Amino acid sequence: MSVSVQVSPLDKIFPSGIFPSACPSRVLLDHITSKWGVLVLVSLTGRTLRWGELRRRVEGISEKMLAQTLKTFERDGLVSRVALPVIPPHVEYSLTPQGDELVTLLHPLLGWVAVNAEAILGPEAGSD
Amino acid sequence: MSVSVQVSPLDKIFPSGIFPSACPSRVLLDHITSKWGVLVLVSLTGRTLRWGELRRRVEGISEKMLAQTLKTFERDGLVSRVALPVIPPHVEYSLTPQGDELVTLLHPLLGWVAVNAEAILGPEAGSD
DNA sequence: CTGAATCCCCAACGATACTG
DNA sequence: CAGTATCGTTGGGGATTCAG
Repeated sequence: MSVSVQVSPLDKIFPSGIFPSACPSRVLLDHITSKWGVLVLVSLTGRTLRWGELRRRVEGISEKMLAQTLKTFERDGLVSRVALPVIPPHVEYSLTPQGDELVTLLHPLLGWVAVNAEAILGPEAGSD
Repeated sequence: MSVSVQVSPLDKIFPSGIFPSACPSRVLLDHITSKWGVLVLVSLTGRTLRWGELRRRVEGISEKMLAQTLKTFERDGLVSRVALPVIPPHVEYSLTPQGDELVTLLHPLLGWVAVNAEAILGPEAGSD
């Protein structure tokens, strides 16, 4: 499977060269590239997950960071949260159409990382 | 202009669901999504830059973080460093073929962020 | 000019405990 | 089950200084 993505010429958008500091793009990029951002977003690709499922999938994330990451993405309109008013609570997270667009672009990146990680860092990697 | 990228089905690579913690992929992903990683990589798209130029382009980065980021990418084989033995020193940074592959995947992402940032965070954004 | 080394501090992060 | 609250730690990251 392959997708055709529009490559926006960055120089057209930012003739000055790079994202100026303190512009909305920087903020959004920071959210996405936050420590757990990519992992959380990709985990929601094509499926709806409950809090607990998400926590288990994103191996190593703490409750605090999961809550914080999800809240940020919810504010950004990338993740939608649906709480069913039942006991015990039942909350479902999924991608919004915008979030779905984003993960579509994230996937090739993750795929490349997965393929190249061992070759780059060596089979024995684990440290920084 | 558009490119066709191979979308590796992530589930094929990681049937368990998500990147296991402490695997090479996580490490490499952390490098790329480090605070200044994406910005530095993208700045080097299609061109060779000197230390000072890089510093000016990646608005807001400190010398320490620029050095640290470049060194990490050099070790990862994503950035190549050429020091001309002259006085005053003259050092050039550019992407390796691997780094070039990576930024090719980064570009659509950055483009999307640039386009959607204002819509998502509102024209008045700037805070977290 | 390029960068290494040092100091220092804030906030990001994790662990734990508690609540609706 | 799905969070919030609180606290403690740590290391990421900025400012500054020094060296080649």
